[in-house]
Amino acid sequence: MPQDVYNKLMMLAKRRGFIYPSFEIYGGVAGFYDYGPLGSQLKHNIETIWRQFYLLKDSCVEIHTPTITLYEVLKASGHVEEFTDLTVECNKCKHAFKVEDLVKAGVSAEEAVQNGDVSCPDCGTTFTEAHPVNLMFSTYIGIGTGRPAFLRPETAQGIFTNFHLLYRYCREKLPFGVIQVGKGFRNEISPRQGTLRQREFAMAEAEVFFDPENKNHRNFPDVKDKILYLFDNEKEMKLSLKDAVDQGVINNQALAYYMYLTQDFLLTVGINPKKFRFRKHGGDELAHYARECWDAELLSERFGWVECVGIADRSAYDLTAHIDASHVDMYALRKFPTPKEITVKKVLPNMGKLGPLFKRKAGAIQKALEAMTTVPKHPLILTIDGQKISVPSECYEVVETIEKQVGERFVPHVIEPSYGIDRIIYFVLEHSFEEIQKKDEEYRVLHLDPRVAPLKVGVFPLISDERLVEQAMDIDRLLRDALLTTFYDEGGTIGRRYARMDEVGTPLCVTVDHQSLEDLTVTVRDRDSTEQDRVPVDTLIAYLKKRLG
RNA sequence: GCGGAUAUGAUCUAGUGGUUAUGAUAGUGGCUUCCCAAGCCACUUACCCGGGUUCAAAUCCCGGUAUCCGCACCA
Repeated sequence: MPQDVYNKLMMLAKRRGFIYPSFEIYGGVAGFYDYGPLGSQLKHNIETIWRQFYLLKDSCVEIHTPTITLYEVLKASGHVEEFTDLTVECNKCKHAFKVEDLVKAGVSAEEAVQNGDVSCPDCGTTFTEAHPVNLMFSTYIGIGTGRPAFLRPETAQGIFTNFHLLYRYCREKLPFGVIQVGKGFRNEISPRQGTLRQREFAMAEAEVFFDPENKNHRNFPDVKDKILYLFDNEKEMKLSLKDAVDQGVINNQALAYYMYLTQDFLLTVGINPKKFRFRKHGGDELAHYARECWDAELLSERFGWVECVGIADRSAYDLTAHIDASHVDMYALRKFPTPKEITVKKVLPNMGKLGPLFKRKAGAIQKALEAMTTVPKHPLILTIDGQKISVPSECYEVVETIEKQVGERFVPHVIEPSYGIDRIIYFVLEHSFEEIQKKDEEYRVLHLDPRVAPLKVGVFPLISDERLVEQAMDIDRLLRDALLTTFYDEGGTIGRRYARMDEVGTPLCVTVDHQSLEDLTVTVRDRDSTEQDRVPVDTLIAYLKKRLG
């Protein structure tokens, strides 16, 4: 089989300590990968830049919530329902199927099984028992009568369940954004595509809360003329943010702004602009919670266009769901320019009369009366528990009060940029990978941006002469004290050591040679051009930091 | 999950029932004192797992696992 970029890259990644298949000594498990020493640093650098974008360029705040998530949270959010498939298992041949796949379109899966209409396509045995299978990892908190829980399929719910606290933290002003960087878990039926579909994966999400009547963004004017790379499933187009919003291609400023932030981020960490686009979701592929969604897609030589970031308008879906389920006040307040005074008529129940008259039903009647928004007619007939009850007028009185309203309550809308970090890491590697022929040999270079490169500077003595070694080690120490991640290497020929650094994407190499002993200068070699500068040691740190950006 | 293919050191690979399991690359130590994977010497590392057939299995058969290619799934 000819080796494609994916194969070559994954071999390099394993050999050089970026990515390893997990549990390999026990045969490995699909959908799990370890990050080695260099992969961990690369991931760390990418996440650090991501935080700079969301905490500094934008003004989000960061939180951390548990990966183990209570059943009730995901029940309320719709994940328990939407994530479940009814499945059957054949007792005879042990094959498992989704019932949906075995019945005709439009037929209820549950009914079909109950009626004995579903049989095994492999051996013909009729299925009598179906059980729901959820694509989330489930567990219990505590033992015995522990509370059911799942490993979270997204970090977002941890933000939604804290909304009321965060709203207060942000001084009860919209919009505000909250980020979380962490792990998510999905028990994929059959993960393929290597590291692109993992069962445990790193994600970085932002939930930005807006007043639904104003989805403008404060930074929008600064970037309105920047160009977005868009694809509407038919043609690719380049539009400025302003034009995209004005023409209705993108629904609102907030979506457009976070799309630009995403584009800027991806290009900063080293994604090839020619292998990047935004694609709008069609109505049939929208998630259960989403209203409009744009994916940032990256082009892989093997896998084609792959979704790496989703930017969704989740509207009020999640907060509404949690308000309904938990009854916690997660409303925001839209203040009026000046408070309004409204005369309202209220029905005040007279419990002294109601109690003796209706006994047990008095409580329900009290609630019904208090909930009334119009002045009751005589005689007042209420329907309590399906029973019509006539309430005499002495049981309540109608009072007129003046209520002061400072604003109106509403459920905020949320714009969610959600990043698959592992996918981005893969693409940063694939897009920076280059293989060239050098003297009949394949020579591999990772053109990583200096900001994401796990190692910044290689430090070598030209030869293993004691005096050169000593000076090289001193320089290595000097650079580390200046917070530069270095790699000291004195093994093998100088060419081999340069090659090793090129293969892991180290942007610069410092070499100590005989001249260095005389005039305290070193050579600095550039990864991409292989050109060398001779630099005095006393200005080396400033020189390197400038070159590294 | 279905169908097909594949599985030998870190990587690529030879090996068609009996080998001390082939070679190369990489790695490590040394020599060389050298600016782009040079050379020389030495060394480390492998038959995916479990059953079966056979006097004898890396090799044949069955099952599992993983990977790859289609299909399905991918909130």
